[in-house]
Amino acid sequence: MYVTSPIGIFEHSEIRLPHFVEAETAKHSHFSTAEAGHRMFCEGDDAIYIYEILEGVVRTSKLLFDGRRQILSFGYPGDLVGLSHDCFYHSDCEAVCDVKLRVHHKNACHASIESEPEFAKKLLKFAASEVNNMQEHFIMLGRKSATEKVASFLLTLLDRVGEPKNCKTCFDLPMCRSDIADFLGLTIETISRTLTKLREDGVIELPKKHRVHVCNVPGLRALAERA
Amino acid sequence: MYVTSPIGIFEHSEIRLPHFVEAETAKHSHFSTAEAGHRMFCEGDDAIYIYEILEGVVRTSKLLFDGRRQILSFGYPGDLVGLSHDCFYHSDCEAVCDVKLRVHHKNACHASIESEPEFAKKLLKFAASEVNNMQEHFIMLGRKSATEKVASFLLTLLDRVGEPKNCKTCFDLPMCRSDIADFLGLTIETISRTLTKLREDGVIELPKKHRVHVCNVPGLRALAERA
DNA sequence: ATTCGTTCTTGATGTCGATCAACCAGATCC
DNA sequence: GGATCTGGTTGATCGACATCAAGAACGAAT
Repeated sequence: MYVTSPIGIFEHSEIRLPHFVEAETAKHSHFSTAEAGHRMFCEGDDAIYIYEILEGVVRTSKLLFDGRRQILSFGYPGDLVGLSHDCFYHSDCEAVCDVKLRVHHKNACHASIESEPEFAKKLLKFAASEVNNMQEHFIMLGRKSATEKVASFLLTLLDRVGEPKNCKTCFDLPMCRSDIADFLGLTIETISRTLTKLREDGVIELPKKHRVHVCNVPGLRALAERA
Repeated sequence: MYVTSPIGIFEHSEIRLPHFVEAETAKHSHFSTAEAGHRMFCEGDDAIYIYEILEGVVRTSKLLFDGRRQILSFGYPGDLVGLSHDCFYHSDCEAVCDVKLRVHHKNACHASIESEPEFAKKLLKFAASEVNNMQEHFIMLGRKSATEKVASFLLTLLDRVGEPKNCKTCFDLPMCRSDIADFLGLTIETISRTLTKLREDGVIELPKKHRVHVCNVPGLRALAERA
């Protein structure tokens, strides 16, 4: 679920959810879509569904009383959003672009846990790895400079959805600058300036506002830990 | 496990671990102690044990290549540290003061999960609530000012371990200023200055360096969200 | 009590990123 | 085409917190 993940949890491991949930929850799950900008759930809503992202990207966020926003995660295909320890969602969730979803009933998951201890262990493993990814993001928010934050963010996307083209690695940046800013604890101006700086230094190209070509991966990696 | 938690997970809920683990893991768990400053485990070590804090406080942290540190959590009595999704710890863990622990073998927990679906559900609930607490801390690190951070931190400790005395609420601050700084993404100087400011404003008293008396709880609460 | 070492506090100065403000590029509409 | 709107860029200035530096408070050892 967290873009901060170095690898997609479900994509590259044996715990890809559909496979395990299928048996018990298929009859209780359904497919759905959401248009760009659509709010899937709000903080405080009854947490009845667990959403599995099939296509597109969603963002989860929390608001402060005065409107300040922190984006908690970007959900990419293979990710889960909407897990709750009580019966309420603790964040908002919106579609960043058009998304395709698989919607699982919470109760069906609970049933699976009881009938299949293996499933429980894997869900637990998923949760623990979420915790781990979030811990990485703690360092990001608490101790990294603006350049390091942006470089780290681009690297995470590169590792997760980058496609090699010639000698470059390319990917879309579906979220707007203010989403990135609220994810990294910065302002849109700082995001813009930092991206410009990376472009001027020849580390990346920005053919379109929402498209990134990384020309110098080692350079970007160095900036992520050093600048 | 996270001081960011408004209430102790195990303290106030039905999922206090010893009760549930007892049956299956008692024979595999043992009691232990660690002195102030002792390192319980390092990032990268084999994650064989899950530690339950019985007395005292521990800190988990991650280091950046150049020594910058982020404290991920302070573990108070009732908390668990050392859960891992693979077989390795992903943070360091040290005793902030002398601590008493109960040490559970990872394998015993796994066995319990298989034999007791209820246990699995509760452990999962615990993990999900960890995620939730961490999300709160994201806002803290990404979007709050120094004053808001310190006030929020003190409030969390107050809610968790505060003892009413006369018209004040009192608690120990077992960690040093640099621990607080690395937890909140600030410097020791800023922590010190902010505490001094709170003292000068009559919100708190600092009878000793590691002791806090909160004189004006609503005032502190206001600062946590407003300043 | 004296010394030493560590941690904390306080002050002076610096800097990174925020804020304020103007402009620009696309998209949509007529 | 021009008008308008939204999101992104760029520049000038400001301020919150970091950094650098000196001292104070406290405990431990002698």
